Amino acid sequence: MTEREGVDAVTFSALAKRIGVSQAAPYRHFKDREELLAAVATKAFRETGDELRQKLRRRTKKSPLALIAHTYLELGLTRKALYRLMYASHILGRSPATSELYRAADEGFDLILAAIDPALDEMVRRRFALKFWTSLHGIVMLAEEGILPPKIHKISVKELADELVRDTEIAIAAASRR
Amino acid sequence: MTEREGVDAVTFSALAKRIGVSQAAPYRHFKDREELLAAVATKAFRETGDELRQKLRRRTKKSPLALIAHTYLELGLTRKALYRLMYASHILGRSPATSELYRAADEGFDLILAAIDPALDEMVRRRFALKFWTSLHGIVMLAEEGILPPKIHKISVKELADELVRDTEIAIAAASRR
DNA sequence: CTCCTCATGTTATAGTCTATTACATTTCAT
DNA sequence: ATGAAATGTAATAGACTATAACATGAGGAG
Repeated sequence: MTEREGVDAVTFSALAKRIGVSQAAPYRHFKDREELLAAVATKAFRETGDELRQKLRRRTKKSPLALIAHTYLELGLTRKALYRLMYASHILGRSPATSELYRAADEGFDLILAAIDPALDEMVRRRFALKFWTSLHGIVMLAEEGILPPKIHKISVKELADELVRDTEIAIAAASRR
Repeated sequence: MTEREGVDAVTFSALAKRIGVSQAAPYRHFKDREELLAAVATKAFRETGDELRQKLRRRTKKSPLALIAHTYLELGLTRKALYRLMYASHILGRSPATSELYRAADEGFDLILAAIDPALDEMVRRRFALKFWTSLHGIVMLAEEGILPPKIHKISVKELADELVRDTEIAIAAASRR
């Protein structure tokens, strides 16, 4: 009956036990479960952002968009429940606690935006960033869920993500040339 | 303390109350909560598929891909929790109950596949379908979550979906011409 | 027709979790 | 040093999952 997994495993009881305090103690720090989840998600966004910024600074041969795509994909595949929680604001209502979350997510978006030719019109850039983000998210989600295993078959998720990166970069280059 | 919402509202208690039986009765029909959720999701996939097939048969001026995109978008925006559940197999382990779900989801994929020029190589078609599906899913998810409200701003979700449809159709046409 | 079995339903109950309340203790600024 | 704010504890109510023990009705086999 016990042994919850995924997001369900994030409970006040579990947290309290881990910290070594009573079950009610965490309520001093988080109003309710929603706030607890929001905090976890926010932290994850922040940490992913930090990781990404670090990677981006030490310029590898990978393009920024590729770096971003691979990082999110890695996160989504290795820490499924966490990734899902990050984008699961449906669980969370609009509360002051979640505005932090939105801000953290925003920073993730900004990283994508920064990877797009700044010479382009701002609206165009945002559109590119948004398209990239939603597509990447879609890929990660479906990859994680493993829906359609037989059909995907030879099309690996990584390949799909790389294709997204390439297509996006080509489109951006084309727009820049104009 | 009560008043759950979204997926959390799908409980044996609630179901039992609605049907007018005792709380334990539904356990005769569903092994556990996982199986109950899988059944709900499966039903949703089937019904969406039916709805879509019907719409597709009575050929409107909308293209098949546009029809599909709009239908999923509509579903995602009006029945958020349900849409999410459909793609939430992370909650669900691999059980015999979920194989039904995968089959139902597969049928959804097939509808997209059917909307792509059958003259093309099968692998190419699948890739187009997969890209379309993941992107659409990403759009719906992020739309639903309302993440990035200030940044999206003038870019409406519908517009984003329409752009996806257009881009996909152009790419397919280009591939067909070759 | 009778009897057995299966499907289905009921009550009762254990265990887990959320959330609140009343009460204690620690910390720290004035 | 002391009083308020922060933090922790035990106790408890209420909701939910899941199982067990028990009841009953319907239909098929003989």
